[in-house]
Amino acid sequence: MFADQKPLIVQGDGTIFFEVDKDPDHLCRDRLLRFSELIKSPEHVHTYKITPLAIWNAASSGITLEEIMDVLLQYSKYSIPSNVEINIRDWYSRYGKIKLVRDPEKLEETEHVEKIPDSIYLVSGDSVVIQELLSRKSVAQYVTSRISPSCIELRSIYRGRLKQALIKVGYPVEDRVGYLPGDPMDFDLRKVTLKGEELSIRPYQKEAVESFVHGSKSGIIVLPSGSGKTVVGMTVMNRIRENTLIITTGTVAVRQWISELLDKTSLSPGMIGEYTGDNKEILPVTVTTYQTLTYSPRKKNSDEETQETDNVIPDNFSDEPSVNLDRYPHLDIFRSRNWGIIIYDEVHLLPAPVFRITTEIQAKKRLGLTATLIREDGKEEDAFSLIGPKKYDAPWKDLEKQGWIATAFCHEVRVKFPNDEYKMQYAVAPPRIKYRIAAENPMKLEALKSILYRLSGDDSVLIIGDYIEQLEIIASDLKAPLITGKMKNSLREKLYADFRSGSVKLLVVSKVANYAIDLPDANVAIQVSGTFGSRQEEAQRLGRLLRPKSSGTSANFYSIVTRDTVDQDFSMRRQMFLTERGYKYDIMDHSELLRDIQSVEEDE
DNA sequence: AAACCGGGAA
DNA sequence: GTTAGTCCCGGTTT
Repeated sequence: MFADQKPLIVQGDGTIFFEVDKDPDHLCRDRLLRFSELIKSPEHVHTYKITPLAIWNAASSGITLEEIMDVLLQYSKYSIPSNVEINIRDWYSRYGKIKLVRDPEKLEETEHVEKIPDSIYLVSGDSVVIQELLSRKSVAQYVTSRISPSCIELRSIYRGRLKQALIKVGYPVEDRVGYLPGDPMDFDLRKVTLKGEELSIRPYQKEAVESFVHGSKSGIIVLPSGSGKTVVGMTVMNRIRENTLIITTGTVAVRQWISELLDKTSLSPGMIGEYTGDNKEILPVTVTTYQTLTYSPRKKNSDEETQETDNVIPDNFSDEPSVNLDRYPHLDIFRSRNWGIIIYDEVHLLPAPVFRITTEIQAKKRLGLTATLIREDGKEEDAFSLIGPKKYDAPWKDLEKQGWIATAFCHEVRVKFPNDEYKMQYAVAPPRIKYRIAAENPMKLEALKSILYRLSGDDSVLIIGDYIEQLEIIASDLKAPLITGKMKNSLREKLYADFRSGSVKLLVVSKVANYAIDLPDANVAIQVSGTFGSRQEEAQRLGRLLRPKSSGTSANFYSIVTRDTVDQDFSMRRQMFLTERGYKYDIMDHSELLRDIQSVEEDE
C-alpha cells in the first residue's frame, strides 16, 4: 500500500484522523474500533481517540499490544509519534499490573469461596506502583496497612470503592478475590425449543459465553441488538447454575426474558419470577426492571432530616449497605435471596442507585449485556470497575457477512426550508424554538414522498418521528395509520399484527417505537425528527431493522434533516453510533432524489 | 381479583 | 434545552 493511500494519521495528542475513502473494505476501521473511541464522524474524515479505558477494554477482551501497534503501523500515513506509542504501551502494561487477592501468598483465582474474609490485599510486582497509589488520597483512605513493599491490606467491604478509585487514578485492578456461591439451581438448555425449533448456539454466542465463564466471572459482553443476547445470557446461567437476578429495561423486556427462558430452558414457570409493578415474585430466577429497583416513594416533608443524611456517605460505614433501603425499598431484592449471578441487560442504561448497590455486591458474579458501551454522561469507568471489563465484542460486519443480522444501509437526506419566510423565522427564533422549527420543516413531507416513490411494493416501511403534530400531518397526508403512546394497547397490537401479516405496509410511529419490543420488523425506516441526538435512541431505532430478514433483502434507514440547521448538527451526533458500528452513511440532497425521479419518469 | 385511570418521577 | 414516552403506585370500577 502506498503511503498516500493509507487511511490513518496518528497525532501527538492521541487523536487519530481516519480518511473514510481510503478504507473501502472497512478492514482498518473494524480493527481500529477495538482499541479506540470514535469522537466524531462527518462525511470524509473521522476522528478517533486512544484513551486509557479503550486500551484496557481492548486488553481485557484479549487484544494484544502487538495487534494494536500493528494496526497503527500498517495503516498510518506518517510515522507514529513516539509519545503516543509510549502512552499506549504504558496504559496497556497497567492492565493486570495490580491485583486484588484474598491471600497475598496465593495469587491464582479460586472459583468459589465459602466466605470473603474481612481483609483482602492489593499486590503488585512493582513496589513503585504501590508507593504511587499510597500517595493518592482517594486510594489511601481505604488502606488498613502496608504489610510489605508490594502489598497493601484493606477491608473487603471497600472492594468496590477501591476499584472505582483505582481506575480514576489510572490503574485498573484485576479482581481475584473470588465470589460467594449462590444457591444452586439445576436446569438444562432444551435441544428443541417449545416452539419446535432446534436450539443451536451460534459460534459468536459460544465465544462470548466462553470468554465470560473462563476468566474472572464479572464483565461486559457487547452484542448488537437482534443478535441473541438473551441466548448468551441463559447459556451463561446454564454454566453457572445458581440463582439468578436479571435486571432489564422495562416490563415488556421482562416478559420477553421470561418467555425466552420458558421456551429454551427446562426451567418451569414456578422457578421464574417477575418482579415489576404488577407482580412481586422472588424465585430462583427473578426478572426485574431498573425502574422498579430505583423506585423511590414520594418524599415526605416531615422526614427532611433523614433525607439530608441520605446524600452523605458516612465516613465509617459498616457492612450494612450504605444505600438507603427506606429510600429505595425495592433495592432490598439484591439481599432477599442468595443470588449467584446478576445479569444487567442493556447495562449502559444502569441508573446511579443501582451502580451504588453494585459497589457493595462485589462478591457476586456479574454479567453486563449491551449493544454499546457508550454512556452519555461518562459513567463508563464505573461500569468497567463495578460490573467488570469488556469480555467480548462482536464485530458487526462479521455477523452481517455470516447472515446473523441483516445488512443495513443508512442515508441522510437534506432538505431546505420551503421559503425565505421560514428561513427568517428560524434565524430570529430563540435557540429553544430553533430545533422545533427545523425538525418540523414541512419540506420533509416532500422528501418523504420522494423516498417512498422509490420503494417497491414489497417494502414494509416505518416512519419514525418525535413530534405528534408533525406525525399527524404526515399520517393524514399519506393515509397511513399513526401509533402513539396514547393509543390503546389493544388497537396498537392489532396494527402491529396487520403490519406483520403484510396487509399494512406503512406505519407512522412516535416514540413508542424506541422501547417497544413488540414492534414488528420493517425493512425500511424513515426518521423525520429525533431529539438531542442520543446515540442510544439511534441504536434502538436501527435495532428495529437489524433482525435478519427471511427474504434476505437488505434494510434501509433514512434520516431526513433540514440543511444548515441544528437539525443537521444533531443528526451528525446520532450517526456517530452507526459509524462506530461499521455502517456507511451516505448523504444526499433532496434535489438529487427529485432528479432521480424525474429521469425515471422521462424514461417511461 | 383483574382492569383501568390519573398523577408523579426521572 | 424540549417532548413524549415509560413505569410506579394508589385510587377507582367491573
